[in-house]
Amino acid sequence: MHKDLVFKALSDPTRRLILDELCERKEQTLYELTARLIVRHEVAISRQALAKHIDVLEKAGLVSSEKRGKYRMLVFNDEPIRGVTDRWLK
Amino acid sequence: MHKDLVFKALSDPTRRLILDELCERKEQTLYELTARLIVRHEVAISRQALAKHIDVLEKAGLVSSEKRGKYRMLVFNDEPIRGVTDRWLK
DNA sequence: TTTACATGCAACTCTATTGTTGCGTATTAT
DNA sequence: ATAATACGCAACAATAGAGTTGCATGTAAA
Repeated sequence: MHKDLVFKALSDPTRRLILDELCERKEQTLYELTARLIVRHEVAISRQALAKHIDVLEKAGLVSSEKRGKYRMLVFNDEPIRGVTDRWLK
Repeated sequence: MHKDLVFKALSDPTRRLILDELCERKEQTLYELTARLIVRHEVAISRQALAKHIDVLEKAGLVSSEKRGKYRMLVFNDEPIRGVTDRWLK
């Protein structure tokens, strides 16, 4: 909702990679995502660090998560970034 | 050119205000801009701090500056933000 | 030539951000 | 029940970011 949080969320390259990955495969667990980022995108990062990034993305409304058993399912939502740059384009 | 720099540039609320202002009045001096931000947008900030923000925006390609006498003219350029979010939108 | 003005540069402080490690907890499999 | 799995939480370290102050420089007006 708050554009402030959206721009903040997009400012980190790792978070943008997370969005790329979640955009491609709509639904993933945190563990799955961590593995994919490491293997496919060569991101050397811990699960805890990723969890923090997810929190940032979630607060910005770009990712929503749902607990299913021991898994945390992550879902991408593009709504907050639709038209964020419109104010500077005519 | 580098999207990294563009996202970084957009992550700060003061810099977004600068873009708003420069988008409205295409060409301004640094001094003019500082005055406008303080008066119209109630931004309490020093000229030096603003100059740093301009540097960031310039490196991202969002602002170009030209020295005219003792003035530094600032010009807004929307090209770098055109379609930056397209990768996540279908 | 002074003087004022607009800007540039560098050092410093303060805070936020990113990442790590270590441990705890709930769920699932054996 | 026990062990493995997926995740949450908290403390800490390292770095980057934003802002300030002080001084230097080049240009324009007096």
